[in-house]
Amino acid sequence: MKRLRVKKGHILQSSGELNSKIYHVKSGLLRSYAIDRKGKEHIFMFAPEGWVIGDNLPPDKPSMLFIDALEDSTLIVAEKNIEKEKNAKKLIKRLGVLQKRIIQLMSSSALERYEDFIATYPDISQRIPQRMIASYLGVTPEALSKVKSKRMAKPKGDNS
Amino acid sequence: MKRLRVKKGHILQSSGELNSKIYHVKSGLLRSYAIDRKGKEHIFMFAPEGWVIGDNLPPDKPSMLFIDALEDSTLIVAEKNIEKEKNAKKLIKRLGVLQKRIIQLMSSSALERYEDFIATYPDISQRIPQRMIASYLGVTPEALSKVKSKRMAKPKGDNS
DNA sequence: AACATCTCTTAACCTAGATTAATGCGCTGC
DNA sequence: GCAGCGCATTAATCTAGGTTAAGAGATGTT
Repeated sequence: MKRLRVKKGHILQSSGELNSKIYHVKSGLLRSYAIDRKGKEHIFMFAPEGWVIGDNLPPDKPSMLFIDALEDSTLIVAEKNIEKEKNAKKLIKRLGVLQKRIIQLMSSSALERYEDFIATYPDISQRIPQRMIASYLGVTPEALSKVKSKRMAKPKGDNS
Repeated sequence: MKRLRVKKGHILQSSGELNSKIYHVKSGLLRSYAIDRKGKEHIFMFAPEGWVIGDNLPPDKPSMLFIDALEDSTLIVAEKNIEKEKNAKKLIKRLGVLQKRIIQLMSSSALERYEDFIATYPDISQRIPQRMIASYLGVTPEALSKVKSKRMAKPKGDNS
């Protein structure tokens, strides 16, 4: 349960590792992502100040995710076991977020998912490159570009 | 925390409801699903004997999911609060499942997702209509048909 | 039996998004 | 400065999967 400062770009955890921790972000920005067998990156989540990030697996399973810093960040590192038994409330909340994401991936278009992303994380979108938003949404950067220009055409709320 | 018997087709919970419970399946088969604004159904999960099913939201949030019985089933019904504080281990396991599903939706083809489904739930696939597998995979029944005939062409493991 | 109602499959066509490629930035480092 | 690189955008083409439609079995109901 120690404090840790990391520089932008620092990799905190790699896929396949067993000693996976939980990172509480005090300042900065982390992300977790998977790399598929074609080498393509898929961002699983972002964690700005106040968020907690880690793979969501039991402590004995090897991690499926990479975690790295998108900005210089200050973190609290915790063992999984400690956090685990503590507050089920947060776990359930997290389940809800994932659930929503699954349903959205099955039912919404790239445009709809983008709109929702902007609404949910209005500030984060300013802090990361477009291609990472695309990766989070599950589309290519090119497709996101198209979506955005389509959005310009009939602007509902700008967020430029 | 009472026992309950339901007939095939019985709806246990609807989207928007607040009094959502957790259902432990003793025998039979339940499913949870969302309906998008086009009226299309998206199966979120199946729960055969031994599984637990519910929406994955805090007790104060209205449910996003419908839950109904695909077979005559016997259940134990629990309030969320009770189960909640009890075993975080199961919650984390569930998070892992959802996480895998999200990554798969972003990175795998319908064929790959189907293969994985068959491998993960070899028995369930015999008990439900194809269109529900399609709905779970996030594709149309027609697309699943195509995928299956493609699979026949180069059989790796049959599962007919 | 006869009818309606599902389910599955096949086929023709159509779109959202992937792929590939080219261009034009704004960085950083020499 | 300028070379190099990552990033964003646009455009042309391709493809997985969606849509629509039709037919063949099943299953169920009167």
